[in-house]
Formats: sequence, C-alpha cells, structure tokens
Amino acid sequence: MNIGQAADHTGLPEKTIRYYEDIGLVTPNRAANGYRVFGETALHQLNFLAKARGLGFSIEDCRNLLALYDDTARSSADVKAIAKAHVATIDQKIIELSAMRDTLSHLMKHCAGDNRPDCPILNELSQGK
Amino acid sequence: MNIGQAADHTGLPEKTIRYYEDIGLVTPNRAANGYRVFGETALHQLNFLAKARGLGFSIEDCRNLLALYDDTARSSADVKAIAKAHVATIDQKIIELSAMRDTLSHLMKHCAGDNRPDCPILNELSQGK
DNA sequence: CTTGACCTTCCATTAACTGGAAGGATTATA
DNA sequence: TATAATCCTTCCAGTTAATGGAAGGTCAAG
Repeated sequence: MNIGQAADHTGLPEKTIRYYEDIGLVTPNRAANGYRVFGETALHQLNFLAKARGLGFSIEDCRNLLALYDDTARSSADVKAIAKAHVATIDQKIIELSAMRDTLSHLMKHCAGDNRPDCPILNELSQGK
Repeated sequence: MNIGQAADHTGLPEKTIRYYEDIGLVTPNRAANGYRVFGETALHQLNFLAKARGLGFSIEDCRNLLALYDDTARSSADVKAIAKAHVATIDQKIIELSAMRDTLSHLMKHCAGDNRPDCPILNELSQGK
C-alpha cells in the first residue's frame, strides 16, 4: 500500500505520515522505486497514532504507548498511568478555559457593543496588574 | 524604567517583552547606552498584553485590540466582536476537551490497571478507523 | 578595580505539523 | 506511442508564541 492509500485508510494527511516516519514513530518498507510501502503493522501503528493523537495524547505519549503496545508483557497499569496523567492535564485545561470564558462573557455582558467609543472590555484590560 | 523593572511590573518575562517588541506590539524608547526605556505608554501596553494573553487572546487578536485601544474613536462593537469570536473558540475547545476526557475516562474505567498484560485502553486504540 | 547584576543582540529550539518547490515514477487518455 | 495527469520523492521554509543560551557591553557597590 502506498502512502496515498495509507492516508485514506487512516485519515492522516500524507505529510503527517512522512513526519511520523521522520521522527521514528512508524517505519514503512520501501519498494524498489523508493516509494513507501505500508504493510499491516505500519497501518496498525498509523491507526493507533491517529486515534491517540485525536484523544490529545502528545507525540511522546504516543511513542510510549506504542512501545507498550509492542511489548506483549506490559502491564495494563503502565498504560493506565499514562492515560490518567493525560486526563488530569485535560481537566486542568478545561478549568483554565472555563475561567477565561467566564471572565470574557462577564466583560461582554457589560459592553454595549454599539457605536460609542466607551468599551468596558478595553477598560478592564487596560487596568494595571 | 529598564526591562527588568518592566518585567516586574507586568509579570511578563524579559524575553517575552523583547519578543513583543520584535513583532511590533510594543515600542519602548532607548537610552543612550542602548537600554530599553519603558515609559507609561509602553507599560500600559505591556499590562494590556499580559491580561489579554492571559485570557487566551492570540497575538493577532492582541494586535487588533491594541489598535482599537489606541483609536479613541473606536466603537465598542468592534471590540465586542473580537471578544465574541474568542469566546466561541474557547467554547469549541472546551467541547472537544470534554469529549476526549469522557472517552478516556470511559476507557480507564474498564482497565484493571494491574500487572496483567491485557489492557482495554490499548485494545481500543489499536482498532482500525 | 573587579565582581556581580543587568542589559544588549543573535542564533537555535520547542510541538506538531503544513506548504511549496523541484523533480522522478506511474497510470490514463488521445 | 506520446503526453498529460496523478502520485511519489526529498528538502527547505514557515507556523505560534515564546524560551534557552552564548558572547559581550554597561553599571553600581565595595
């Protein structure tokens, strides 16, 4: 399977697949003409990457998860630890974003949004620390 | 005021302040010895930037907001439009993160997290698209 | 007068790609 | 068979918003 098909099967852009090879996450074979050839293993890895990245795991997380995936003797605890840390990171981000959202919508509620120059949003932002 | 004091007053690292000057967000004066000199205006801008960035506005948003801030004839509607778009972006991110979180905690709930090699998280991630 | 703190510029790196150029290989069409 | 369209290759640069560090100038204290 060439890179185009691999892209279709995984939903990953070709560029991204080449990049993943570059950084050593996947190692497709090569045909005589230099084209990458993706076998079952490589496809599996790409699907794995697509899913894990879609869930927000970092590339380094993915590298670790792939290593665990290849290690048939791994313990599920190792995987769970990575997932747990990731959930905590996500929760933190959600908290921060929610705080931003609240502050902003509070400011917006007090902004007339008309043609006059007075703007509570800018007024607030221009306050010193 | 030198860059060190400016950093103290705004909470921004010196590196970041230099960077903001680089990309044209702030234009401090220069003393005879080449040191940056931050007057009231520059300090105001830096405080503005620190707050707006803290609320997640992008650098380009900040550039626009600063321009509006300098424009005494601006309408509050212009500012509100930027803020509104930003809130929508934040909401979208929160939705995506929440979905990730749900998927992951669902997977984790089904993972024993013990020493056995069977791991529902990896099993799920290894499923084809 | 020298030590340490503070300042300068410049270059490289981060994360995770994305865009595009230049050119070789393959496939479809005329 | 010619050629055009598509697919593939590598390599270089750019993105966001800084951050790290080197090499070196300046200043204030003792």
